[in-house]
Amino acid sequence: MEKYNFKKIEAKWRKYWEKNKFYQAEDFSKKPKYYCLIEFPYPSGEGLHVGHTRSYTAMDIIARKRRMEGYNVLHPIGWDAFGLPTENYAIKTGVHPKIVTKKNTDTFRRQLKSLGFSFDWSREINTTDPEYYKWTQWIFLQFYKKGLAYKKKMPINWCFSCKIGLANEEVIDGRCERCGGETEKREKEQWMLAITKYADRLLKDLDPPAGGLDYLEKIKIQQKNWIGRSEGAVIKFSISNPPAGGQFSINVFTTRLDTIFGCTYLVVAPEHEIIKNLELKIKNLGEVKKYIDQTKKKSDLQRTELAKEKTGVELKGIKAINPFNNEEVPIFVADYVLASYGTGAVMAVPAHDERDYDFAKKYNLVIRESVSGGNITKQAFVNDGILINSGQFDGMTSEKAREEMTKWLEKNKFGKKTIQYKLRDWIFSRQHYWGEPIPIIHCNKCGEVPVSEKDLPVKLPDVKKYEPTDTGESPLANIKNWVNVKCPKCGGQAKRETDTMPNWAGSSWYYLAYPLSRKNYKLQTANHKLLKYWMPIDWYNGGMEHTTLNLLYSRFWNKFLYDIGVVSTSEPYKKRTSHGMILGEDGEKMSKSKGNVVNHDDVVANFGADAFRLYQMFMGPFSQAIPWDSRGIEGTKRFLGKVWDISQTKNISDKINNKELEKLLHKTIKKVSEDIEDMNFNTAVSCLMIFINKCYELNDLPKEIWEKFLIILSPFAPFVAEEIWEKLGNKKSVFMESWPKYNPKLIIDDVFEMVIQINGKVRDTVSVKKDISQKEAEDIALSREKVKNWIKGGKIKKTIFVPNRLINILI
RNA sequence: GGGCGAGUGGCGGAACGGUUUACGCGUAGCACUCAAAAUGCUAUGGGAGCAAUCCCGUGUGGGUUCGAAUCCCACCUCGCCCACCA
Repeated sequence: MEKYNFKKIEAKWRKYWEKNKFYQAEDFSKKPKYYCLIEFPYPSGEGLHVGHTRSYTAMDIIARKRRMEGYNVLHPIGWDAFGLPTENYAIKTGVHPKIVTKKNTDTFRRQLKSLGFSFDWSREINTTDPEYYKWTQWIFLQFYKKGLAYKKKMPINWCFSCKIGLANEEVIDGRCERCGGETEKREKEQWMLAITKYADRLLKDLDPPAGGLDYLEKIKIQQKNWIGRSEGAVIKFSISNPPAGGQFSINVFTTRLDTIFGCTYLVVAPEHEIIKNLELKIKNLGEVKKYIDQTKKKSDLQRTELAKEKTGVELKGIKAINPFNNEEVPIFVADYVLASYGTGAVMAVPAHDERDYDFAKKYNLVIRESVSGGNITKQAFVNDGILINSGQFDGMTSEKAREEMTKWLEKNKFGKKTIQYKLRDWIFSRQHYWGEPIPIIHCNKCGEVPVSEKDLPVKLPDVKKYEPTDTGESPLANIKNWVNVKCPKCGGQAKRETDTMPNWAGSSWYYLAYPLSRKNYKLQTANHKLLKYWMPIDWYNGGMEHTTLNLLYSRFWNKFLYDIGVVSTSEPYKKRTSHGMILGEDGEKMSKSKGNVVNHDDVVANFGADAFRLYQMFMGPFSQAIPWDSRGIEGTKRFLGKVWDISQTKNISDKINNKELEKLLHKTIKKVSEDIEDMNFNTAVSCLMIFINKCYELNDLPKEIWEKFLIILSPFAPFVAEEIWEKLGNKKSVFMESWPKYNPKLIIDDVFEMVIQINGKVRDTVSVKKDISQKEAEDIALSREKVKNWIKGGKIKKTIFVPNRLINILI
């Protein structure tokens, strides 16, 4: 008997699939298309992470099943290769990022191939390929043309030790992601993308009636919270004693207009323009300026730590008028009010807002109740209630009052109904080398000039040094012969933009690049029909951590490209699911420093790709985080060994019949088919195991049953399934077979284990015919010795009968 | 502070109103072997008992129900994401 030699088997089929271009998707095939997508990896120096491969295995199983169901499946792969770690490595070693990327992608490719994923390698993409980022830049220019890419002074996170500006996502707990040093907010001109212009559609299209996407509910919820829509009103508070000849006011945004009679002061953010505009009127300007300076100096870390303790200073000498009651209220500046949300100013209602309550207590300010229902001597009452102390609005419910007060506001032109979003525009500039250059030229005469589309791509220049400059500009700023160019408009001296794009740029449209990858990615009309054929993506799986990053960004880009007529669907993804993280064996997040990283090559060498794939599916619920267990994989290897032994030692023939096994097969087909669709891979594997345990007991197996089993096993363990399939004498690959259907008639049992309960406790079980009546069940139950013993002395009050399940006798 | 999710054997987990612990790991005993590994067979929640059998068990405390791991209420613990969003 030949032993299960996974090394030999896996090498053989790997070669076979590659040589026969097995998994290439056909453009415009007559079969129905199915586009399934995984998040393409960032090719880091550490090699493939098991976190990647668990979700890749899952999608690979789905892709393989779909092919067998008759679909023309696009299951592509590529590299999201721009990014900081590669640049940092280049800074350290002096090796060009291009070379590092090449080396890393080679490793990743080899590792992915070793695991037998059915990717269409003919469509491999790489975001750092100039032919690719040409189109990333082209999309940027379209944003620019429509006014959705613009420059703005923005506070960025400045890392003192790296001398570099960091994006928000590069700052963890106020510290620099790469060196762990403290960061501070600094103002810098940044390129922005106006994602907020799409906030409303990004929100509405999630659900009917406007849209309706098949995303996991928690993903929708997270996107909704991130977009953070809130309805309210903007109210204009005039300054009561403006400088002669001027008229000044402060606009505040509130969702609780009903509490406005409880407003006892205003608070503005330190950056608010009113401070500059009324400098001459502010009597304690020195104190105010000092406070503002202190706030600026606060690092992100300090701000986070001090979040609870509120500070502020009154702007003495100016007051504002509440339009509802013409009352004069003092104005404070405080950094708990954010410049970037709403109008950068709030009306403070200490009686009905916790933050205002804290602040008012600390500075001894008036707390006036205007909504009844709480006890404001103890704490702020933040719920809705009945209005009091509110003039003509007294007695109304909060809800009614908001309506009426908004009407009053609009009629008297003191403000209007407004919708606010938490979502901010996307800071699109990075001061790094290893990213797509932003295709803009700055000319002294003409100002900002976009690079002409025919001059794309703006290629990254080859350099020796990648360190950031002392000024915080991108390393590109040091490369004189690249920076200095002629202005495309006037021909005069001009400079290139030296900021590059964030690594989210290339991944915001990569799903469009796969269909086009054989045509140089050309996004224009000539290729429209390719996108029309393949889009939208039918199933996209990825990590929860990308819900508000890649997932939201790419929905935004797709919508924009839809608006300008490049793509044919306004949403890129029909369905989105997510996977749980794989933790280290110690239950901690896997990281090199903790030394708990699982090495793919070792696992494949010791257990084989099939066992590895199977274990990743079997280890636990797909959507949940789960620690790696190096012993667990022994079990799936043992299982494959059993499958192999059965194929080698049992008498498998089409002359054999086995009704019982046939029934089990059909149950298994049903369960595996359904579990794959629901991503319950762990239970799918367990029922494959149950089937094999049964086969192992037998000496003779019907060939047809065994073959069907191999087909449903094949997406999980493609190598061993192919090998056994071939050994059975089949000439064509197992993946050319169609997915088996179960026969509903065959899975019905004709007997069942009836549970007999007495007073709700299980006292006996008995195997009986299916579909017996209550009367029959009672008779059977009462004839049992055990039951008789329990009933002895008691009287039967009632029996509860659940057909085909149990009978409960109450005495 | 807010949002999402999870607490079941020694461990990963099944079950998601109806026999708690499917499947796998681990452990113990047995078989094969000179021996080991591999493999196979048997057992394996806790307690009492020679046994049949009984009692107790799904984070804690209540509730609904003939019946609750599952539904409802309150609480505790853990994980992830967001966080002064007016």
